[in-house]
Amino acid sequence: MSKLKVLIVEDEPVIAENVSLYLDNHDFEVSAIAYDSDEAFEQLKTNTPDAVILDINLESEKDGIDIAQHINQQYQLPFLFLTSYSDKNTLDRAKNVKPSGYIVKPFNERTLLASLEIAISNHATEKNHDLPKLSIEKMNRHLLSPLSDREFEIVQLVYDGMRNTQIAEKIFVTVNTVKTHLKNIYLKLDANTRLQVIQKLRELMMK
Amino acid sequence: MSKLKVLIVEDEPVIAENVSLYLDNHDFEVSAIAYDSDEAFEQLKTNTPDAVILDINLESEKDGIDIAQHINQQYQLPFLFLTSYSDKNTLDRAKNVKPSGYIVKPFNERTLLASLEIAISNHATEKNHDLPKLSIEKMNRHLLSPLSDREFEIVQLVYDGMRNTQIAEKIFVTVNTVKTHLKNIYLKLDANTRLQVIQKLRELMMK
DNA sequence: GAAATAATCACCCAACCGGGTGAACAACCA
DNA sequence: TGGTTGTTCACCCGGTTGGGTGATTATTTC
Repeated sequence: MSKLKVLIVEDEPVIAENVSLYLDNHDFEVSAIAYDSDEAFEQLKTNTPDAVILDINLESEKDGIDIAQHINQQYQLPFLFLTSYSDKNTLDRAKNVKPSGYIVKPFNERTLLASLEIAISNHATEKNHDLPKLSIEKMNRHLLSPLSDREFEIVQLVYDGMRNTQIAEKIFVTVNTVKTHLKNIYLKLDANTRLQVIQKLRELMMK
Repeated sequence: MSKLKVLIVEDEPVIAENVSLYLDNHDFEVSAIAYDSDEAFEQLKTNTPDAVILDINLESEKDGIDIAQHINQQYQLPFLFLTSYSDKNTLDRAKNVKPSGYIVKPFNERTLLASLEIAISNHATEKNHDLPKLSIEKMNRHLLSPLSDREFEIVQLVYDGMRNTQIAEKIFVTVNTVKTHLKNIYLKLDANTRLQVIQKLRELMMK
């Protein structure tokens, strides 16, 4: 199973590296980072990715929306716009190129991944491709047999990105209890942090 | 200027209250919280909102997607789905009803507001309505004349929701410096927290 | 009856975050 | 020259977060 390749088009190095880092931590491969439209076109041609993350306000000859049009015409790839809270005018142009989604800056790791996966998933459905299922409900429960029911319940919420306090509220226990369950989950899954748990789950689901 | 009314359709009280709290803190008014599809239909008819936030996995007779279809047929309102990371199957159904956006659970205040505003803005553009501009670049600089250039730069980043540490990295100073600038901005804008600053900015922009 | 498992929680700690206080230095200006 | 303004920073505090240790109680299993 090979990782999905994602092209990042972003002229702000800090953000580009940030996105890259988040993707590297999971089941994505950053095929390249393009800092302007020329690089983006080049990469699309020579190293076609599976998805593209596009800064909508690119300070180059052609901006993100121009590149998006190119993608729509030449390739059928899902793409997401990196956008800011405030640029409404640009968004007016953006909706015409039918992006698969928006990632609002600033974003966190989870938001980025979720948006990307929703985008790829939707796009694939339209194209009648099939992608590895990411639904934990679909995952064979006995793959995680060492976990108790309560632990399995919590592991799903962790996988959904919930904070310990949110989980605690949801299942009506204290945060301390959630932490203890997490501790036991870590023991059973041979992990030390929630991120490692999520990674393990994805490996299992990808079979 | 009256606030935009938002209907929340969510059967999980914790989440509903959370969304409601976030909206109350800003320029939105929660017209109602509907805990099932019947309440949602009732509210749409008797107290028509300006936008709807819909839990996609509603545990009632009709789920969020059914309600979305109803909205599309009977009203022309922007709506967003509250969705979870993992339910890919539901998302397959969701895309057919053309939601104005997705809010991935868990979400933070900023993500929620940004998504909602993008949705309303896009929807309004399509309908050729006009909405108050939210672009801070467009805002008359002299409305914030007491601010120095540096402070204005920082205020924009704060408005974009960036953390102090992120701002510090971006403008190549320490977090402490950012905090001091913020302190001075608070003095000049008669605010105590970044949220109050954002609110002031919006009031100014709404003129 | 003893041992293992499950579920609950309190407490500690290190890290981080945002806001507050105080301060240094440079530039400008009256 | 002396006051104001702008930019930079260190330090403290209170709150929250995630992970670690240890403990209690009930249920199940041998």
